[in-house]
Amino acid sequence: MLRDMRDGRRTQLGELERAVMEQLWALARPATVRDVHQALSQTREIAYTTVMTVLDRLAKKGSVEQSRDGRAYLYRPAVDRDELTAELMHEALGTVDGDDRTSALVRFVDTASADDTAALRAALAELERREQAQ
Amino acid sequence: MLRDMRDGRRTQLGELERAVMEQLWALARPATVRDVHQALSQTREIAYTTVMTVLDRLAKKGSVEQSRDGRAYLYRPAVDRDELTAELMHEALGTVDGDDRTSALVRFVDTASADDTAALRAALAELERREQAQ
DNA sequence: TAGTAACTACGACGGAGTGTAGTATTTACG
DNA sequence: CGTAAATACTACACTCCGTCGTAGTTACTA
Repeated sequence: MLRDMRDGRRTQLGELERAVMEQLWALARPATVRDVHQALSQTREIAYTTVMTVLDRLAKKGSVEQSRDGRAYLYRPAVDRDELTAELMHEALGTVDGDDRTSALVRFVDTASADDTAALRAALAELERREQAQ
Repeated sequence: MLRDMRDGRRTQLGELERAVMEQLWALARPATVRDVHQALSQTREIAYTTVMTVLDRLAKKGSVEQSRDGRAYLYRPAVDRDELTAELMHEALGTVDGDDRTSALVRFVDTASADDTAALRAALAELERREQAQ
């Protein structure tokens, strides 16, 4: 079955994979398996090797980057949280084109919260400003 | 493993499930298994029962609605194409909040095509008009 | 009315993805 | 040089999905 990719990287993640990414984003620095394991252990029981496997798979998928630090690996997200989110949104939108695409965007805006529409307006204004300046 | 739902309906679909939905949307009328099977057979080889199974699963998931017509079932999408797309986008966005959410929207807008940003602007303007009127 | 065609119901199977973790192996440091 | 920590490798179960066969039901026709 075909899968959603971007730059050879999977964008859709499993539940635990997602949780691991959240920890990496939260830690905001290269983290070891132990770091992530300890963080996750605050809220759930999970084996060290499970975390290791997940980090390894995320690395293979290209969602995180590995670097050696002595005997240990350091992991850091290959994408920012907002970046991944934007990609997922584009991915959803990518399945349609033409009029349906416009309708989808209309529906998206219509069903968005006030905060979100405000953020969208601000983002569009900023984009326009940049285009004007250039 | 937990799954993405909305109103008890799965939003993420498999490849074939997606293709079947596309046909239902394209037919734009309640369709039988045969209808969908024939449509799909234009471009690929696929067994009648495979299409039946997929339609059945989509019905169980709530993505399509079934109604009897004599001995046959009639299927029609439970969601419009644009609606599903908007839901998927909100789902992607739903995983973040706070500043990251705003950043995600900014990134989304920044990486959108000119057509898409135009559609977004139009949708926001229309929304504002409606709110003003009310 | 008996046979056939169309349709559904149900079950099955394999592969991919993911959550889960154990065991074996390497490595660095006291 | 042994021990603790880390990794490497393997494994297994479960779900989802694509794929289809077979059996059973219903309805129309020769």
